[in-house]
Amino acid sequence: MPVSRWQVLIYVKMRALFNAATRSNLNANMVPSSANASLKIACSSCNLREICLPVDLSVSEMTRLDELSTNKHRFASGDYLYRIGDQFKSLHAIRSGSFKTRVLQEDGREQVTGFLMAGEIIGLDAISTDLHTCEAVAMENSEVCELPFAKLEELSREIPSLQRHLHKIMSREIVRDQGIMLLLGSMRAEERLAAFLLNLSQRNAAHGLSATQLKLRMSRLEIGSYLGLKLETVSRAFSHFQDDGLLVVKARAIELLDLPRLRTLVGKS
Amino acid sequence: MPVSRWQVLIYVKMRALFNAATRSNLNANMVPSSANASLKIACSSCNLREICLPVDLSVSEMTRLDELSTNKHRFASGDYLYRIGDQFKSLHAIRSGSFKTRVLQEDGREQVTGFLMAGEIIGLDAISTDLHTCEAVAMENSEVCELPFAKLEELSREIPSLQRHLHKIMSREIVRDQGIMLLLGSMRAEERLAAFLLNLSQRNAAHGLSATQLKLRMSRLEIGSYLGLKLETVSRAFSHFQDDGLLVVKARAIELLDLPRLRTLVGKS
DNA sequence: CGTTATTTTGAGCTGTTTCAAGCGCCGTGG
DNA sequence: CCACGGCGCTTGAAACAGCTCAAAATAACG
Repeated sequence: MPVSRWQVLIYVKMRALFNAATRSNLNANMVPSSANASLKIACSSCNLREICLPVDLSVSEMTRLDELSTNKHRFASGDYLYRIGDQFKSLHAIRSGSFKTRVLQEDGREQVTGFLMAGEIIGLDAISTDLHTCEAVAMENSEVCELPFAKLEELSREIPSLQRHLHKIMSREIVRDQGIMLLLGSMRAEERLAAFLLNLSQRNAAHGLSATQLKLRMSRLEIGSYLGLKLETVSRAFSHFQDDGLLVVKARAIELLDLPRLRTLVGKS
Repeated sequence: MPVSRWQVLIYVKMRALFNAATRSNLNANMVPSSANASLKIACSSCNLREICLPVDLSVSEMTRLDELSTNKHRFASGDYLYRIGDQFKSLHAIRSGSFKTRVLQEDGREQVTGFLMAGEIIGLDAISTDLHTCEAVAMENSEVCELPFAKLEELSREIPSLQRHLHKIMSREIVRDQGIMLLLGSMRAEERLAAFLLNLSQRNAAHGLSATQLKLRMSRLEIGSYLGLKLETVSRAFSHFQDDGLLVVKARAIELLDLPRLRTLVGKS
């Protein structure tokens, strides 16, 4: 059921207020958050350094990098990190939580283009025109490091390995998108879902979490949008997988029972 | 219109000369048929400058840029520019002709991810891992400028506007891919084809060519792969459009009769 | 604890694919 | 020169995957 933007806004505001008041830490993989405003954790001492900016920097270069990201921001579930048409100034590194990105079309059609989690860089689409071409919404209470792009470019002119890394990040996004194009263009429903789950599993593992116990942050509707399917089809595919003993579905908690068979399903040998 | 009439004329003349020159092997699995006399046209005097690298450079900067692309290569129709797994060394700017890019999966499934034409940059996927993750095949006799990436990075460290432009090119590719994801994920067959044709029309026009007379360089099978459809479906959609008076199909020569109606078809207002 | 959103499941429908046949064009060889 | 075979394209009919509509079950939440 489509909800108007105003409804969303009001909802979001209320949620934000509420969350600010209670500041409960429901989130399993949320980094210990020292209660207040802007956390002053430098890149050099960030526990996501290896995932986010795994650059081999000298001490002095690392010190320079610390200048880059001074501002950190918190977002409650449902908050927009940016909207379509917003002026582009900064990339953002997700410190904790997760976001979805979404593109829209004039006629109201929409498509979720990605689910991003901690350590990943968000906002690369906007470099092209200096305006955001998609929107990013927090899927849970989240925290991001602002990376002013002008400053990032300046730094990467001075630090070749940082420059190279920035290029790799952008290229990786292109490769990722091509993978999704392959999925959307040539796989059937259950293959898509299997590929999606395996991707989540892999990224979970990369963060030191379980490869088989997944806590989905997104609804069936959002999964469907991402995979080019209707939510009922997603639900049916889940049920079918469960009947086949591939996994166990408990609402948004998924336990993968047979990774090898899931892999054969998507054709990954 | 960014390209003047004489530029177009020269372009066309060169195309004619070039095509006459390389009328040899149609064999698909070939190495570049370059061998001889690479054309020594500098970026600064290239008629595609506005499309390919529309950077506002000083004279001295432009001179430096000319160092970048010394090698030009020719490819016959069907030649591979690169294959999956190839070592990455250079990006390529298409000087004339066109290429398709394609990703593969272990089980043999494949997906065309793009059709690229003159002025466009190809190979951005490989920066990520230093290995090509997709393959590029010439769709006609074509010519590319090699852009050694290490050199390009070096130059872009020295010339901020070039750096920014490189970033914009990569970002534009990300935006393009997101558009295709929207298409594949949420449009029906005829909408996809209409979007595809409008995109071709627009790019044709940007090159000073007709917005309504399209000469398709790709087969129905390739269009289908790109759009996530079977070739029969593409063919049927063409026929249906023709019956509706939207266009005229003569094999690979398409004449668009009603651009506005095509646009409403894809929901672009 | 009641209300609302999300998810599951069923039944029928639709758009796309699959399978199959035929057409037109072009290069090859008789 | 024409006949031939190959390839790309079109078209039809039937099958099927995924969609739509509808309703019930379950989970989330104030």
